Amino acid sequence: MAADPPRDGADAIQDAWRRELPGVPVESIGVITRIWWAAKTFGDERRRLLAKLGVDVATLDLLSTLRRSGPPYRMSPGGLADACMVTRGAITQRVERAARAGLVERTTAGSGYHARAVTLTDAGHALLDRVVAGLLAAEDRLIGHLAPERRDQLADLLRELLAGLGGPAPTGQVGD
Amino acid sequence: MAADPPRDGADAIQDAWRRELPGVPVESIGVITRIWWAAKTFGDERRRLLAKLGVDVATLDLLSTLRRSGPPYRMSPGGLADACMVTRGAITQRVERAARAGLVERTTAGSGYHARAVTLTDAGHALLDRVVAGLLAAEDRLIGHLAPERRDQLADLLRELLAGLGGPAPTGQVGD
DNA sequence: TAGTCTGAGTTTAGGCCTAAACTCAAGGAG
DNA sequence: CTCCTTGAGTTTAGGCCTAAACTCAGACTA
Repeated sequence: MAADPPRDGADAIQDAWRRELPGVPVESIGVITRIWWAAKTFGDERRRLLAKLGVDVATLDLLSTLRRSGPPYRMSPGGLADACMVTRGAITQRVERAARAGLVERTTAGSGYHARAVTLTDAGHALLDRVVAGLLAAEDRLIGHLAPERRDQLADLLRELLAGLGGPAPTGQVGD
Repeated sequence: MAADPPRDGADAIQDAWRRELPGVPVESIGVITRIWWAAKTFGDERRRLLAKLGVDVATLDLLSTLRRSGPPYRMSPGGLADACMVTRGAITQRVERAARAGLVERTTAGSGYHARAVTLTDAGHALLDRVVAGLLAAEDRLIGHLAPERRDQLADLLRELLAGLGGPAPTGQVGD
């Protein structure tokens, strides 16, 4: 028989609920709580690293999305909202902040009310390229203790989980 | 050979970075981005459900932690900060809000400045018990599309990931 | 016993987000 | 041609968080 993995905080939470509220279904905790913790750990780490570099996570998400879209590095506010998975209102505010910092421009490309767009400036492009490689390298180290095979298993299971959640569509993109 | 799983948004992001910034290490995206998306999906879902019930996620986290600690449902602010994985300042504010709603009490138990504590009130206890079973049931449905075996594999891999992150210690507990 | 250090908690300033109300222009119905 | 519906975007109010400054009492030192 394989050795059981050492118990962790999520196991303890399941035990606590079983003890305090017998009968409640605690199975989801093993997945959802651990995902929440991992996301918080990665998010905190990313925030600290980016703070040292003078950017915030939200702005980097905006710039990354534009950068990944390829030339001409231009997207509509609605497209950005979908890709970043935040509300349109949040995009308005992100763009406002980034524009004030000179990282993007509001380009009323085309004509008419419905042709608004956001374009990466040279400064935004440069900032992103300066930051993203280091960020990905740092995150690679963060999960470096997982053997490549385990990492791939985990990625596959997460893909399956997300697919079942009706989760972020292939068009929706965040990342870095 | 096994069929490849259908590509998703994270695969697309990896492709985009490979195309736009050849040479950057994109391997971590398969794990970290998907974890981020899953956490966001679960978090949004939980926020919407709880809003209908008239609670917010932060308050429920506070009440749950006290509730899970068992009688006398009392913890120090510092212990709550560790368990909830937020700053002490955040705990001060959570307790202030919850106290205003009558869900917890500041009990200066013991004596002296360093013996402050937070205690669940009967109202807080009742609110929590009314909400948590439904919440866990809803989240169980959310991941219900995963076969139990796949769910357990995922939980084990996440436990391994967190252990390697030096992540939330067994004493730190969030959950529900 | 005065001086200082330390750890726990609180306060404050600022950032980011959501939800809902609001604005505006394009396009269809009568 | 006018009404009004619709979709995209913005604005506003409010919530929650972090980081850093600040407060306070017990402990340690001389």
